[in-house]
Amino acid sequence: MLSERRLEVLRAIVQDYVGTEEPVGSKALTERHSLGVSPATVRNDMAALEEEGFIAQPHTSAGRIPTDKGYRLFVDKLTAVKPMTGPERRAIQNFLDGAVDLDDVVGRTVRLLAQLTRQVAVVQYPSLTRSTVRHVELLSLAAARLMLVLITDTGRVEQRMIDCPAPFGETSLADLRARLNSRVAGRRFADVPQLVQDLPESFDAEDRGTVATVLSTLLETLVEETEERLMIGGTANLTRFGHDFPLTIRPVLEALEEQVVLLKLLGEVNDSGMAVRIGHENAHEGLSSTSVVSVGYGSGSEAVAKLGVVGPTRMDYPGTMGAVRAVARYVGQILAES
Amino acid sequence: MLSERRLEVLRAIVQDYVGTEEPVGSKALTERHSLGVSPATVRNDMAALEEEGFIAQPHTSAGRIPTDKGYRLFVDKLTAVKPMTGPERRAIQNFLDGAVDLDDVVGRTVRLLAQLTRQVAVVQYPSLTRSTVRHVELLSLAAARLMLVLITDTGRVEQRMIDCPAPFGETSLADLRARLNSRVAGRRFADVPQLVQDLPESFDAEDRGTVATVLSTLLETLVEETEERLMIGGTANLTRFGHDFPLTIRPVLEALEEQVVLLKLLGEVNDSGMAVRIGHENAHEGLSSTSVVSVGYGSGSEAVAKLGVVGPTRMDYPGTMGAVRAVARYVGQILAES
DNA sequence: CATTGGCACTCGGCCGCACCGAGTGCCAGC
DNA sequence: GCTGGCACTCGGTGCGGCCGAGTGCCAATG
Repeated sequence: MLSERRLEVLRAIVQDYVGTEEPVGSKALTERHSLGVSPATVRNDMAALEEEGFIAQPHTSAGRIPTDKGYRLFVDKLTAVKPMTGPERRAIQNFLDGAVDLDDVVGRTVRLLAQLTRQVAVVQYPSLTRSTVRHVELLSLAAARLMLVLITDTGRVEQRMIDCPAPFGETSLADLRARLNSRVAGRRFADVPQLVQDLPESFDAEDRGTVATVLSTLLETLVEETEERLMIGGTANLTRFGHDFPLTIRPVLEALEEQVVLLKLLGEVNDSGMAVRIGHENAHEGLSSTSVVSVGYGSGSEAVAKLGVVGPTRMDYPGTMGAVRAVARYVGQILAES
Repeated sequence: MLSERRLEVLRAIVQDYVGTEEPVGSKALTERHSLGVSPATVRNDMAALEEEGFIAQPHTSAGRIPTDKGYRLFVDKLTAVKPMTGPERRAIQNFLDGAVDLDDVVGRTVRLLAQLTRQVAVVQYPSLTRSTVRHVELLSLAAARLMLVLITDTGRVEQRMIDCPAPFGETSLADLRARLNSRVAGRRFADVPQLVQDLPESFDAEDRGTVATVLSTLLETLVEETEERLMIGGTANLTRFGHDFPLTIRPVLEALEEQVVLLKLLGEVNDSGMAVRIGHENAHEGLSSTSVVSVGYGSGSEAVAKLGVVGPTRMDYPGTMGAVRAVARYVGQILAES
């Protein structure tokens, strides 16, 4: 087990390195932090920390930098989430309050998060899986052509074209619309399938095919749209990444273009409601020198989607975590209101 | 006026420089292109071209590189759009054919364009200004709460919440819905305002306020949504930009995050239906070392939106223009079908 | 036994230097 | 007007030496 002071040394190393981006040596450490011991002592501690794999030297006779494991320990034990200041909170709230629709909420959130953390922000659109149906609308575009519009309680709207097997009259349409809504409005997505299961039977034989088609399209939409969309922003912040540019930045940009990767990235959330993935903890290769801070957010007590930031492993964890948490909280509020 | 051969020399310089990314000298030119003259002659020509401002030397005793003016001449007079090959065309078509909805079409287009040109792709969503209304739907969410859904002929759907000044019955709602659609369905956005102008008058006094509210929300939506959305992709290609990284790439990433800038970027389109903005011709500062190739696309003969790519001024203009044109053409087809 | 000051050692980074070669401009000759 | 020749320029590269930050080890000390 590491002594209290050694942990203190590790904390100091992380803080300094995050600030300066340069390997930190024993002398500098004692000068900038009042540890109450001499450089020589710190050297011993550093040797021990290196032995345990928390820090490393880029090359012999250079200062130390934290390893992924070192950051892990730092995040888990050595620091607390840094709360936003009052003015910051108000600014967040004001900025988000101006949003007019869902796209705008998400767009603003991304910009806000990118600006606050000076990193790349990723915001997932509110998920449909936990959402409920607010309304299903059916429109007749042509004799045998319908449009299905699905409206969710998070304000999301999805539409699908439907080619009917047979012409479908206005009265049948109104009938179907009414029955459909009386069954599914206000219900959770997951419950919809069994709620509409027996619906075709109650229609005339000639309309049954169309009804079945409509239903299967609806179910398809529910499933398909569970594949979440997301928005990213602040990619310009990648330029602050480091010195060895193209090599670092390229795979990150590539990863950011793949929705699938990003969705995985936001990943699970731990007990405090926030997840921090450091360096190699991210499955994706290109992101081995980045950390991801993510958190769930939602309109109620339940999380409906996630948001987070992607930045260099050498990042200001307390500040980033604070910003991410604060933004998630306020977005949740906004969603609950609308 | 420049002699035929000098133009030929300029063309050769552009082609070589685009390929190698290195200043090209007189000797190398005569070796790689059969100009039928000696290096010394080429040197004279180069001096003349430099005099006219078409090429420049990064420093004394180095090869020449084209200036923006040089690229301009190259694009205008010295080259033709390079058409896609048959297999390429088929690949484009196949890839786009798989799209299920508008978002998907735009998403696929961006990825395709980025991949074909190996540059940053920008695709504007089909614009609403020239679109027509397919359907307007009104849903009652609560006694005094409505949702307005607008569906356009390009498959786009917009929704807005409406808080009514007074409760609004189901029959009034159905009435309004019917009348509204009979007036605006199939009409162009621009024509909608006068078509609905006198609508409130035909309702009972108690409903008039609500009808007016609905109409103003509708008109607002039409206007607001004329501010176009767009999608970008292929930012990872920025890493191929050059050697002096952070400096070049940063402002570009920043510019790409500002919708307004991007929308301006796609800009006007010249007679051949394609616009090429080279270097400083782009108003935005950060883009002074990039070129933008853009073109309009549409479901009919008329363009409803634009798409294009952003890349280094040193780009393969013929190839890029060919790819952009081809993609625009096929996207237009896809949109026309749906 | 932890802490400390001292000391020799190690490298990476930073000059300054010389060299090389690609490229130029100019000029005399064809 | 084109060409070959020639002197000149200057950026890039490789080498050697210096400097300094940082380390590890050790003996001394409380």
